[in-house]
Amino acid sequence: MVRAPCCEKMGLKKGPWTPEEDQILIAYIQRYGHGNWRALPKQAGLLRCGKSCRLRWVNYLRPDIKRGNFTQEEEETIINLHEKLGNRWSAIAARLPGRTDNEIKNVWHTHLKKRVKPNQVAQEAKKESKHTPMQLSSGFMHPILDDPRLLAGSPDQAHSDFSCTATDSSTISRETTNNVGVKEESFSSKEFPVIDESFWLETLSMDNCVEQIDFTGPTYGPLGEAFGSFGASNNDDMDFWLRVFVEAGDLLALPPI
DNA sequence: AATTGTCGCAACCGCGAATTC
DNA sequence: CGAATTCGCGGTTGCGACAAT
Repeated sequence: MVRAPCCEKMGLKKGPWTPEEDQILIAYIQRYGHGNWRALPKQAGLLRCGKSCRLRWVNYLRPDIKRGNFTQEEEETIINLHEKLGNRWSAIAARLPGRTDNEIKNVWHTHLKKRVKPNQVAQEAKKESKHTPMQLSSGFMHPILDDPRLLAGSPDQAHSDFSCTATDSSTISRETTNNVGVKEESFSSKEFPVIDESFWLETLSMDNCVEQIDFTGPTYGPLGEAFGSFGASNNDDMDFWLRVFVEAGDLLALPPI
């Protein structure tokens, strides 16, 4: 087997995704689907590798993703499934509608593992402490096993209401129509990127800026509402995306097409 | 108020599996 | 049938936010 070259290609962007990149990816997949991840970024005009695009879509942008804290039931399900399946996160995620394998993996490592295997976790912390003495005290002084947030939910919830600058509403609710049975819920700021209003004003108010994509349905949530609220119109060529990039100041390093 | 430590999460990396040629 | 390519998974890391001192 030969490993496919991917992100090592020079010129491809790494690191956190910008709202502009998110929007481009969403719009492209909405329109064309994601048959070929490797070709997608090139066709969509993204300076990312296909792998990065896939990850972003699967873990963050997919419309059926349910965000926010895990419920007690979900946590118990994860613990039970992990007992049966081990670290097969994708298999576990398949049984938790709206949750991604990455998210489940994270919640396992940060919360559940310590709850299920407190002794093992403590021993591992002790082992590591031989190399990093500072972590010894922290590991034993503040075991997450005792963290009341595990039972009561994170206090972060209290101040995480989604404030949408584009629609001027303090909290947005939705009722999904997808097949995963997600109930009506409030979005937190973590669920969708809070996009700088100036970006949308500058980018989306452009003539012919958005193709005939319905961003107002449940598919895109508040992000889509914000996007759609500016009105969509027709334009099929790449000029739009070129202009998006130029407007966003991201395309300066691109060679001419 | 400043510094240090901890936590949580998004994203990257490397590998094997699956698919295509 | 084997090589090449793409996909998907699991482990790991980097960094921002927040808490503690």
